[in-house]
Amino acid sequence: MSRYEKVCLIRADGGRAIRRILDRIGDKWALLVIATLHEQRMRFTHLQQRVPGISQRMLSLTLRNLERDGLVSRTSYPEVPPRVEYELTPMGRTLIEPAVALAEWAVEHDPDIGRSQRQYDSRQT
Amino acid sequence: MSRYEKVCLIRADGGRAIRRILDRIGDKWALLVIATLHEQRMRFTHLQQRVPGISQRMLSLTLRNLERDGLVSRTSYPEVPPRVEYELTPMGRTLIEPAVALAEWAVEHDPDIGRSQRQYDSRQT
DNA sequence: CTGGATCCAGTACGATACTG
DNA sequence: CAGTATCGTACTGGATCCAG
Repeated sequence: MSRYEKVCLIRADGGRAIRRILDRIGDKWALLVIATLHEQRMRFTHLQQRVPGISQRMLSLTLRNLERDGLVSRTSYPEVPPRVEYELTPMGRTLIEPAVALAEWAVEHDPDIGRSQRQYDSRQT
Repeated sequence: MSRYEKVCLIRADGGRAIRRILDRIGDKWALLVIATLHEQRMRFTHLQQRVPGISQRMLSLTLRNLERDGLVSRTSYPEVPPRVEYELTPMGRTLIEPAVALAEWAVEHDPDIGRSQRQYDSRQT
């Protein structure tokens, strides 16, 4: 596949496929949860501790969405007290690779973006 | 850099770097505009025609944000009627690669996600 | 032609409180 | 422990109208 054809993937179907995945990992917590879950399967509370700043509500919502998309699987054990563990599905794992590619770009260019923003803002004054 | 270290890039700085770029390309139109602009520099109206469904307002906002981030450059020609052209900056071009990686993943797994969602939803009934 | 200004609906997110 | 329910806020994106 040529580079040009690859770029067309972004625009494929009016960008609907890429939109769907961006709507998921674009939200505030999903990618962070995925990256955290990549280390190991984890219980709800442990996960909340490992993702600093996330509220119960948002962790709950995020996990439910990820489960619905088939990126995370949920296993609840019939015990008292209740124990529920979350882990990435095989498909969830494959998402790590492109996500890391984006993260590398982000970390590498973050200073440039910051500089550009400050320049832009100072010109507006 | 090991795979584990790479995954940590996502969580680096509490995920701030990846968040900044996701806040940008995660919005509804930015990535579509970038992909469209990858083909060639383009005027405002032409761009609007090439990105189906985008409103004037959103194109304008999107372009200004991208310009502020240093991903797109704006050149206005002192003519009547006014002519303004947009093109990707060198940094903007480098974003194409990880974006395409994500788009490939999205297109490849879109059917699986759709299936998973339908399954999940039918179980809730 | 290239946008800026305004109004409005939907929703993402946070804080807090409550429950099996 | 692992969530759900409720409320309030702030922001996003769309439609429309206006201006240099």
